[in-house]
Amino acid sequence: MPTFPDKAEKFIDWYLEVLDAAELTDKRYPVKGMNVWTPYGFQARRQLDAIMIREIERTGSLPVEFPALIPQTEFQKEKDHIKGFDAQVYWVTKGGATDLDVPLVLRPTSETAMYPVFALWVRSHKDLPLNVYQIVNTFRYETKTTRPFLRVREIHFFEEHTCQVDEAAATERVRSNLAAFEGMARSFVLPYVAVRRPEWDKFPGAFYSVALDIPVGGARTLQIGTTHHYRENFSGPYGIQYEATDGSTKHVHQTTFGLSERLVGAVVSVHGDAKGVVFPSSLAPYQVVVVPIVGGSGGEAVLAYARELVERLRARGLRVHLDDSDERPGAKYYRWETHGVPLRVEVGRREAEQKSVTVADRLGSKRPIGPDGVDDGIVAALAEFDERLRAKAQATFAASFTVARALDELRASTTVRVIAWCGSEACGHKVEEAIEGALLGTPEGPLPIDLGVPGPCVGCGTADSRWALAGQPL
RNA sequence: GGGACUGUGGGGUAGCUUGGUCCAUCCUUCGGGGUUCGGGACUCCGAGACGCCAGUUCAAAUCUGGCCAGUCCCA
Repeated sequence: MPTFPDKAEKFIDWYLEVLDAAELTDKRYPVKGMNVWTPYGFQARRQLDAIMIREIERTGSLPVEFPALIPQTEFQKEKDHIKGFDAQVYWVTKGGATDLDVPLVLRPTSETAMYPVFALWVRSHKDLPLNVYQIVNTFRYETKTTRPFLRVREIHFFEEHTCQVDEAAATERVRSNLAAFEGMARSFVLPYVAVRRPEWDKFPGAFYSVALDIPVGGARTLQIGTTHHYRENFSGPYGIQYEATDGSTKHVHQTTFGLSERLVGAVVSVHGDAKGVVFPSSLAPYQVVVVPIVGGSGGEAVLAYARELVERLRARGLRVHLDDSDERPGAKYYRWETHGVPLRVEVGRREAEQKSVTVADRLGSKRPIGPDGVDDGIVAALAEFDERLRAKAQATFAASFTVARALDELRASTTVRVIAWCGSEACGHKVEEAIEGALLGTPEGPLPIDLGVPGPCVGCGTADSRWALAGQPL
C-alpha cells in the first residue's frame, strides 16, 4: 500500500502529498503562490467561511465589500503601514497601454481602501461603533517559499475593521474578537494560544497585535489569525473623526481581526495522519459517505436502501455523499480516508436486509448500528467523532509546550518553549537567537501549561518578568 | 541581494557522467472491453513527456550559451 511521507520527519513532504491526495487544491497553476480551489477544497472553504461569518455576525459585525485596487496616494498615508507592506505589494501601473496617473495597489489588506471611506461614514458618536467585515482575496508578493493554504500570494482573507469611540472600547473589541475566535476554534477543533506580539513584531501601524498561534510539531508554530488595536494610528492620517456628545471632535480608535484559508492548512496540519486528511465535521465537505457494497446478486436492493438512507440523513441536515462509483469497496474506503471524511457508512446485502448500517469513523472505530435508531445513531457517531478528535488534538497540544529556565535550554528545542521574559527587546532578541526562531509574545489568557509565577528573565535575570512563548514560526 | 541545485506524459521516475543501442524506462493515472466487488482486483486493448530559444555535431533528453520556471542554503 502506497504511503505518505512520515508526518513527524518530513512534515512539508507529507503536507503536500496529503493535500494532493485529498484533492483540496491544485497547485499546478502557473503563478507562484496562487493555487486553484478544487470543488472539494472549495466546499471545505465554504464551511470555513460560514463559521467565520456566523461567529463574527454574532458580535454585531456586518458584511461589506471594498474594491481590490487602492490608489497609491491613499496607500501611503500611514507611514509604518506602507513601510511594512512596501516590499510585498503588487502594483497596477497601466490601463491598457496608458500609464496610470496614480498607480494602484492590489490590496495586501484593506485598511487603506476602507479608511478614506470610513472618514465619510463616521460623523457622529451615533455612528459608532462601526463594525464591518469582508471576505475577499488579497495579494502579497511573498518572497519566501510559498505553500498551499499556509503561505500564498493570493490570500482568501477574512478581515474585520471597526471604529470605536475610545481606546477602552477598542480594547474591548479586541477582547470580543478573541471571544469570537474561541467559538470558531471550537468548531475547527483547533487548540490554540492567543499571544500579544512583541513590539518589533506587531502589525505595521498597530498599537499592539494579538496573534493566534498553534503548535505544529517540534518548536514550530503557525499563526492562524490576528487581531489588532490601532488606537488613532490610522484614524489620524485618514481623518476618521466624530463629534462627541460634549460637542468636541475626536478621532476614532480602531481594531482589525484577520483570518484566512490558513485555517484549512492548520486543520490539515493538526488533524491529518498517516492516512491523509482528517476533517472535523464542521469543515468536512462530506460529513458522511455512504458506500454501498453491491457485489453479486441483490445489488439493486442494496443501492435502493443506500439511496433511501442518504435522503433520510440529508433531511437531518447532514452533508452526505453516496459513492456509487464502479470502484471496489476497499478502494472507496482508502479514497474517503485520504479525503478526511469523518464517517463512512457501509451498507451491503446484510445491512439492507436488516435495515441496519455499519459505521466506521476516520479515527478507526467501526461498529454496526440498527436496525433501530439508525439515523440517530449516525448523528451521535458524528458528534462522538468530533469529541474524540478534540481529545486527541488537546492531548497533542498540551504536550507541545515545555518550560525553558535558561537560554541554553532553548537551543535544541523539541517543543514550543515557555520562558520568563522581562519584556525588553534586547532579551527578546537573545531568546530569538537561541531558539533560532521568534519570541511569539506574552499569552493573553492562561498559559497552555500550568506553571505558576514566572522566575527571573532568561535573558538578564531580572526578577520582574512575565511568561512568554518562543518557537519557530512555519 | 549572493551561492548551489533541478526542469522528462496528469502525478512520481529511469536514461544524462562516457552523444548513437531512445519514434525514451517503470509505477501510477486516464479512455475502452471482459471477468470481478465486505479493505487499494485481474486481464486485454489504447492514450499520454524530454521547459523555451540558439549553438556544437553526421547524430542531442544527454554537451555549450542565453532565457524562463522551481527548489534549497546564506544575507
